[in-house]
Amino acid sequence: MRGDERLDAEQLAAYFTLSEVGSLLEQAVTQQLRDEGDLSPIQFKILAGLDATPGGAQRMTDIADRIVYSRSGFSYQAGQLEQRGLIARSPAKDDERSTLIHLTDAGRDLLNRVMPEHVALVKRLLFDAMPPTGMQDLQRALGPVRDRLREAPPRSARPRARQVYKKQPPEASP
Amino acid sequence: MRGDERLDAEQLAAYFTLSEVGSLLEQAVTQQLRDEGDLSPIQFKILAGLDATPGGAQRMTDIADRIVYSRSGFSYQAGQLEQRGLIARSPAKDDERSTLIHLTDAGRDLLNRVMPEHVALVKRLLFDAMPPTGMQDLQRALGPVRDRLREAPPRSARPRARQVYKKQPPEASP
DNA sequence: TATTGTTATACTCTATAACTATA
DNA sequence: TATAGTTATAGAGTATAACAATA
Repeated sequence: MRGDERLDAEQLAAYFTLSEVGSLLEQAVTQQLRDEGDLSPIQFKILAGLDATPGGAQRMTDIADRIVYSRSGFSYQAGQLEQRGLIARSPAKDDERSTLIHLTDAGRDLLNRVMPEHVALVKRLLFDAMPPTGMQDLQRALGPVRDRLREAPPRSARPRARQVYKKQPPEASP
Repeated sequence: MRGDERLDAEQLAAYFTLSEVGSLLEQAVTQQLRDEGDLSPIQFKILAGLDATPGGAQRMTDIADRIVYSRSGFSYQAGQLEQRGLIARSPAKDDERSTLIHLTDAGRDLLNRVMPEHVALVKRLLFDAMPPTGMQDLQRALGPVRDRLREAPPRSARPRARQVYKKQPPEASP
């Protein structure tokens, strides 16, 4: 056990500030997305990510990995969004196992309606209270952290449990 | 509609950095707390908050408000923690409607076991990658934001739906 | 044999509304 | 009448493990 694995008072204060701002911001954003578009933060992320995709379509697995999500969880969310007509699925040509996801017009409309309010909220809560140097301060402090965190990717889909031999019927041992 | 409710490129970048660091950090912390102590982040917050309480005990509602939580949700979590023997409830003397919560020895033990690893993880993921000025940068940028966010408290328990007249039996209208 | 996506299942968490007891 | 806490209920979200289809 190393002896330097503690936080000094200054670090602790910075950590608490970061946590608290993160929580409060997330809470406000969550509620707004729910109110304005009936979207969970994850659904919003999925839609926004698709919108930002040049080609417009992405593989299920790639999205799940990007937003750090289990495959089944993403399947569920994709189902929800598809039911509401916000996204559509199409088979990938080069690999018939894959499914591509893209925004529908309705999905883009919803995003276009929700996004300005989202941005305005972030501006009001985050940037209007921030000193002029805040953006640079944040980038200087957290940019390297982000890069480091990306290096050790907390794989959404952990190496999938490999195909197991055969289903072992859960009966009492003979 | 005002025209200045947008984010410039620098703000957008800072926002994305903040979001991403927040998510990745939260994800790592969540997993560690689960692995090391079988605690959700909220349960950890409750325990840590109780530990930091001078008197050692707090009212249910006050805790729920502090961590931004519905009363029923907090009741559920308190039940979970009580079942595991990590907290205990006792009646408040001055107001017999209130219930006080305090850590048990087992709860303090668990916290003492989990906390060093939590701190070490934060140190490793957040501070070891941060430049020397990072702590001050963070405080300068986010301190005012935190203060502002606290001012407009996103009340956990929204004004409770006031006692409604009488239960309206949900039968078909006559 | 490995990978992509789906599904069944089981579980955790959450909020709403109604309820009891106390103020 | 209002407040503190509980509970029933119902629903959303999540992960695991198994599955079919394809590589």
